[in-house]
Amino acid sequence: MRADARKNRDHLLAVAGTAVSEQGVDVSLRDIARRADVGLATLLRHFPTREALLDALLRTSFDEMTATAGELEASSSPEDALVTWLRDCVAWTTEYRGVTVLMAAAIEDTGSALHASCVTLRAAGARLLTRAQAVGAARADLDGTDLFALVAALAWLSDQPSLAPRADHLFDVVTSAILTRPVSAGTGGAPPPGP
Amino acid sequence: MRADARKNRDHLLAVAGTAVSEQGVDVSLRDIARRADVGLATLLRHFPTREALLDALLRTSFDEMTATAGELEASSSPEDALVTWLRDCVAWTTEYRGVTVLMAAAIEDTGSALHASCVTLRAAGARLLTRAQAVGAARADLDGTDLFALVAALAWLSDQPSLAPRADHLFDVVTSAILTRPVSAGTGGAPPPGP
DNA sequence: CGCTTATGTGGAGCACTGATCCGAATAAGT
DNA sequence: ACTTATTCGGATCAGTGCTCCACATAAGCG
Repeated sequence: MRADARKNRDHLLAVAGTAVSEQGVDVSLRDIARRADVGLATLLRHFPTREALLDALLRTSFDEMTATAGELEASSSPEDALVTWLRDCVAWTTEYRGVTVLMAAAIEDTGSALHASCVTLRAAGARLLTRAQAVGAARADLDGTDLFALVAALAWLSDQPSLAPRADHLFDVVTSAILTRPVSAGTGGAPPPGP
Repeated sequence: MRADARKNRDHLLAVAGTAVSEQGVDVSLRDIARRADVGLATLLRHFPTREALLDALLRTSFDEMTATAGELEASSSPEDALVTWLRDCVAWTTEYRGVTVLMAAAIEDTGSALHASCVTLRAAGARLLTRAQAVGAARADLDGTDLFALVAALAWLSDQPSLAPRADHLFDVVTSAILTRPVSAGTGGAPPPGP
């Protein structure tokens, strides 16, 4: 790749990052190009579609979430690992408004640029879920898709300005449905008092 | 209102109804006008914005949901009334793809045409919730907004083609989090076997 | 260093969107 | 039958994502 092309690509990606976190994934591509002092056609050459741009933008974060799942699997109890990871996933999506809809669409559209990342993410969650189910900490009638759907739904909730204020609370509510034992809210250290 | 205007209005509403249930709330207004053999300007006179059109289209359904809540309050146990109504709400939204996003936006936008209907709907749900809480059948730490948010999230799930297959199951999962006692799935008649 | 060529660029244009204007058509009232 | 107030809809505008192609330019070579 030519040096000027590389520079433009990197610059566009940086500008797109701030634009998306400011205005959400539906931000005008023309605006991004304008803010990067570049023609619209140039943006669309490097990223032929909005999805391709978002893929380049989100891939790193996707990989981080997957990696985090692996670390939690090694370092925490099955229950804590699952809950912590779910919370991280929901928190992450709030950085890019509207990304949940894209993810939900991409996970079954094998042609989508985001498809592979979504599938990997779902698999990472499924592993944490299975581990929790093995020790009886999570409902047995859930699978990876269910978990993916619940995270997406909670993330969507956080995306809606009118519902976001209750999102944290509703996260706890939904989590209590996933887990088979009552979860200690917050830092999760204190053992429950005896009966 | 002049007779021809009334006729056009009714016809447009009917065409819009089928168009929206076929293609979702983002259907092109031009398409609706075309299918109604009417100029785009005519559609936009009767319904100056897409929201106004959807308001006219959905108001009846909104009122029905509110009325249903009242009937259930009189005829069923607090627990059954709540669950049945929630199920009805989610089922209803599937008829109009994308309506949940509009509702979530309208409930805090007092200027929106749909605002009043959304608030009424939330209040109806809140009454059913309070009644269930009074007999200890529902979690005490939920309010009307929480219920509205959970219904919206479940409806949103049903809207996503990739997640819809699990929507019914996830409805049960979320419901189990709202209720304090295990709910008997399905028709809800059989008592649980003794330990 | 100068030239050639392969590559990258971006303005002009396409089809589409929701929305607005205003001259023409038409129903209602006398 | 005529007047008038209302309604209609084609033309138009600014916006969108996207494509084409003449032009500028960086890279490679004599």
